[in-house]
Order: sequence, then C-alpha cells, then structure tokens
Amino acid sequence: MVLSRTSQYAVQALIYIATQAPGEPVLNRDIADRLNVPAAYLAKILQSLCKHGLLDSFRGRLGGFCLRDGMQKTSLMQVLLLTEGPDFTKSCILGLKECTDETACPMHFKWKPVKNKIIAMMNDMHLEDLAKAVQTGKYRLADLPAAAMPVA
Amino acid sequence: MVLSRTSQYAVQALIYIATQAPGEPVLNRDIADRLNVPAAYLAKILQSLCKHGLLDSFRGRLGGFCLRDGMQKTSLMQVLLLTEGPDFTKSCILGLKECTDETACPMHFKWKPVKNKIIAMMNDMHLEDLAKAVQTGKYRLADLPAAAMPVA
DNA sequence: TTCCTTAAAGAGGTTTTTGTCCGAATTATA
DNA sequence: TATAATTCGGACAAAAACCTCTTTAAGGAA
Ligand code: FES
Ligand code: FES
Repeated sequence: MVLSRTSQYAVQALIYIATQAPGEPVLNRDIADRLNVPAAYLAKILQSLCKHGLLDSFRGRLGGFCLRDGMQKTSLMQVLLLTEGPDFTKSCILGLKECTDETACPMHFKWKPVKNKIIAMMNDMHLEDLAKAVQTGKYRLADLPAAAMPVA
Repeated sequence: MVLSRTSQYAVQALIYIATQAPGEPVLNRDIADRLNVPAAYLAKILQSLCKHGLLDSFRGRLGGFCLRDGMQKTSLMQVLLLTEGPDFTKSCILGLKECTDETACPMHFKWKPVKNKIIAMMNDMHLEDLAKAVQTGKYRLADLPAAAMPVA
C-alpha cells in the first residue's frame, strides 16, 4: 500500500541490526534467516545501504554488517528516501507530476494532510526507538515461522 | 506512494466520465487523450470496470463507456478494492502477513491511525463529488500538456 | 602460508506490472 | 447491404521489481 518490498526489507534489517550489540557485525545470513527474507537479495540491499553510509561492512571471518557510528538515530524517512527515491514525499496520489496547492487534483486537499501525517511519522521514527520496542518482546519484526503457526 | 498506476488511471477515468453527461457514452480514445494515458491500456482497465459493474459499455457507432445507473455515488474505496485487490486495507506497512494489535510490528500503533484515516478518506470520496469539484475548474485531472507548460 | 569465511560485484533469471497490437464482434447510419 | 466506428479478447512486448548464481576480493585463524 505504501512501501516497496525492498523498502520493507531494508527497514526490517536496519531495525534488526539496531537491536544487536553495536560494533558487533551481524551476518547477512543471520538477518535473512531471522526475517525470513531471500538472503542474496537482502545482501544487495545492505550493500546499497553501506554505500549510502548507513551501515559499515566487514569481510572475512567475524565479518558482517553493523550500523555506522551515530546512525542509531537515523529516521525512517532517511532510509525511505534512499530506497524509494528522492521523490518519495512529492507524489500526487493520482499520479500528477506536480503536487502543490496551485496544481491541485480533486483529491489534493483531502490527501495532503494525510500525506503530511505519513511524512511526519516517518521523520519521527528512529531506528533506535524501533529497536528498543522490538527488544521489549512486544512487537514482531517478521512473520512467525510456519512451524509456529497454528494449523490451518 | 500509495496507488498503482492502474488504480490511478481507473480513478482518473471514472471521475472524467462522471463529469460528462450521464447516459452519453464517452469514447475510450477521448478519455485517453484527455488524461494523457495509453489508450490501449486504459481500454483494458475500463473493460475490467465494466465486468465489475461500475461502467456500461456500448460497441459500434455512438459507442463508448458511461457510468452504470446509480454508480455516481461509488466511493473510491469501492474502486480501489477492485484495482488494488481485496486486501488493500489489510496490509502491514512492514509487509507482515497479519496486521492486528495482537501481531503488531514495531510500527503498527503509529501506522494504524494513519491507515484508518486513509481508509476513511477513500470511503468518504465519491465519484459524484470529485466530478463536481473538477467541473468548478479549480482542479486538474491530468498534467497540463507539454505545450502549455512553461519553458524549462 | 593455507584454508575458511564473509561481503562485493556483476551477470542473469523470474515474476509482476505496464503497455501494444491485431483480428473479431457489434452497432449506427448511409 | 456496405461501411465506418467502436468495444472485446487474446496474444504479445517492454519495463520494472524482485530474486539467484557465480566469481572475486578481503580478512581472520590454524
Ligand atoms: S495534486 Fe494530487 S495529491 Fe496533490
Ligand atoms: S502489523 Fe505492521 S502495521 Fe500492523
């Protein structure tokens, strides 16, 4: 409805990494297993997040990915601007090229406050806080494994 | 950010048709020209909306599409449930299979009110009203043609 | 040094979404 | 009846999103 799969994987992975001891690299394989996400694809996403400075990566034994120093406070908006592209916040819900009060589509003035709420929400959520929430054990970062699901 | 291109085309087209005299079929070609969208693709979308009962279609001379009687009051939610699928309102922003208070992801309780706002908004907007808004001339259904754009 | 482990890089595959084309069916009108 | 205009239906094509595989480079440990 709002985020591409790539963005979802990126956010999930970053939150997961943020729950782990800082400075201790986390294996791509472990993240993929934990989130139940395709490992080779996730690796690409993490590599891209490295290039953009959110993560540090280390090769070889004891290698893996960890949050770059200071990046605990990264907002989801910062992440989404990378994964969804710089126009993430600029789109018209009907697909018009411009979305301004002057070029409004018939949904614009209803949509604008909702869109602003989404933007504010994404600006307001930081990896740190989301990681803490997960650490309370009250929230899920991934679907339960099939084995743990009630029989259908 | 929220709607597929197909949904955007569908909504634009339905609003446009709703601005035209009821009972007077509108040509697919005219809609496509007016909205500046691919005609052959739009035709598929309109055919699908016919099958789902939102539109009536007529072949041959004086043919075209028009809103089925009584469908002026169709809400955008009704349209989107067809174009985006019946799970449109059910998705978790992180992609989890379930989105309930009991299976909450770390974004759930922030996201839920925004999502509900979107749903309420879509339930609250009807083709009729959007068409009237367009008819005031204050709102755009499509981008201005390149010819009318200021030189870049 | 040699081996093992890991990420990096690039090529390529699959699936979904978006878009095109064409022939057949249908209808108004001359 | 012939013709032109239109939707319908199916196959196809292109692009984007999603995902895999293989090889290479780098780092740690025996
Ligand atoms: S112009 Fe369409 S949402 Fe702003
Ligand atoms: S569980 Fe993720 S948004 Fe509801």
